[in-house]
Amino acid sequence: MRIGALTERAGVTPRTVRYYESIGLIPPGERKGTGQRYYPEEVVLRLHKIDQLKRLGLSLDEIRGVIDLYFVDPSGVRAKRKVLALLRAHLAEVDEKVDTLQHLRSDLHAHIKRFELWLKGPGR
Amino acid sequence: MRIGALTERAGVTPRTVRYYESIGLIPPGERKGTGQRYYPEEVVLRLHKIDQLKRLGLSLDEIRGVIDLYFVDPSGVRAKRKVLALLRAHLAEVDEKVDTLQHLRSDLHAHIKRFELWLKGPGR
DNA sequence: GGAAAACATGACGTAAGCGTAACATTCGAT
DNA sequence: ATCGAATGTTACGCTTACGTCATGTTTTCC
Repeated sequence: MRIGALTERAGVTPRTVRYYESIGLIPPGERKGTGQRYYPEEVVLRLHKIDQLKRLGLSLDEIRGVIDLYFVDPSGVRAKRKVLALLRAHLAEVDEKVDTLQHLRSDLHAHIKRFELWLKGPGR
Repeated sequence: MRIGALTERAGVTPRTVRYYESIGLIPPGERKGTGQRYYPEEVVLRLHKIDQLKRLGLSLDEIRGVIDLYFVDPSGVRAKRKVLALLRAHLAEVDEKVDTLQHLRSDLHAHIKRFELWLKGPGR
């Protein structure tokens, strides 16, 4: 798969793909002597995952720190333990974010009720 | 309260406060003839709310679109209805974000379990 | 084999969100 | 009154995450 097909399937531009490659966020496309990049299927998934994490507010830098957790199969117990630790840390962050959002949510809810009451019974 | 006290209580720098003022995110500090800005208490709360929304991934531009919902008491039924509509839209966005995060969360959980199993019983 | 796509490599541009001088005023304490 | 700390105003710098030429090669299709 060349860059065009990849970008179409992943919903990004070629510029983005080359940029991601330049900062080590995706593996470099294999050059078949002619200069053009050829990609395997899994890069599509990787780009989708990157997009998902981006929408959650992670910077590309932060994403680079965790993206491999989703695709790498580390051999060796040491590596596995390390990845596991990272995954757990990541989970903790996500939990915290959910928490903040829940607070904001109930906050919003309170405001909404206040307005609704105000509209129904304008007294006070 | 002058800018120093404000920034200390809100956990931001003077630069940030002046910048926020310049883009209309906070009300301009009242100048008492001498050029210096004086702020009322509520600006602290406003800055905290801005910070909260920022951490949820909103841009300052988006924040400007919703921040007043938290502090303005619109008079007039039209205004109330409008604010209410905006609040509900905002709530929908928040709900969607929570949803995405929950998905990522269970995703992470699955990965973690995979690794745990792998460590316990390395067979396969 | 020849033209139109598709791809490559620079290089510059941009918007957001401040940091960081540099220099002039103003405030608060002595 | 004075001196250091706080504040004021430009104004340039920096990072992130790409967009957008410009210009040159490679593929592909008739």
